[in-house]
Amino acid sequence: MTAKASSDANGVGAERISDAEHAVMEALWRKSPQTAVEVCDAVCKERGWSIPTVKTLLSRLVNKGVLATEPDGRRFLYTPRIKRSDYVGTESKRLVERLFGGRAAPLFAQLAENEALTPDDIAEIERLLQEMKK
Amino acid sequence: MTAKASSDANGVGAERISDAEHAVMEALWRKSPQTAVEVCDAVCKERGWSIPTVKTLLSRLVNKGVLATEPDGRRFLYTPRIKRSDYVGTESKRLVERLFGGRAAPLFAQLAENEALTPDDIAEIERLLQEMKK
DNA sequence: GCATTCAGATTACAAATGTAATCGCAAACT
DNA sequence: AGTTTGCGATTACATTTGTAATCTGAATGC
Repeated sequence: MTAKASSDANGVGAERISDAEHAVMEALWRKSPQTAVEVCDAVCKERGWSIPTVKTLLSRLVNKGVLATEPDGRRFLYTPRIKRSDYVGTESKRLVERLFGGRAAPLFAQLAENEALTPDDIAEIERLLQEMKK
Repeated sequence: MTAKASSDANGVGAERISDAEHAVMEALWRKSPQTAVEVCDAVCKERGWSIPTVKTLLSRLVNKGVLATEPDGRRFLYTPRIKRSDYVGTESKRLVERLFGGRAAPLFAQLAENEALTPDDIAEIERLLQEMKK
């Protein structure tokens, strides 16, 4: 076998995570490890899924190398192998790349123009800016 | 027929645009109208595509209602029916929604932490903030 | 010990996506 | 006018994604 899946130059987690898969990841980032059933409890209601669906998604995520499994009696416990902050960072950067030529300022401008910035956001961002200047 | 595709409550352009399709849109946002061949000239090299691929993507985009066509002799001229700024706005909001619970500040923090903010970005953002406070 | 149950594994299947090749037809050339 | 050619339209086909149903084998309950 050609030493394929589950890792790359950047370490674990280069495989793309789909939207449905992402929901599962969120549940596990919130709390882990969890069993398939627990994950379902966390997401099935909201997404209108049944357990088989969750199991499929868990398998795919394991194949993609972004979830680790640990046997616990007859079932498995699933744990993320990538940090949410890394995922979020990659996705954010990808968007900025695709839509704003890699510059973050235009994204900010866009959000501003869109009223997507609450006064709280603005205050917080100002605080972060001050923070950075030190 | 059930008065289906090509528009929704928000007006034109609710259909999701895929990655490949997005490259085509970018070319047309940069300059329009353009023929299929011109679009190909603009993107085929970089993406390693051949003309048929571009034509497929153009068709799909027309079906999705995000491109308008206008006959020009024997061929078509393609023009975006949605503004890039709208698309960008929607996509940005979607990301902020998915990854940051709708709050823009954490996105900003994320970018900051990731060194994804150049000094220019920072300066620009500060300027925008001042701007907004007036 | 044997039936039931409950896990993960395997298979399913339609829609979307990436990436074309082919078809059919009208315009252009000769 | 007949032939070529250059277009959009139609068809193709593998992969990924969404959403499951079924299978298989081990643990559990009698």
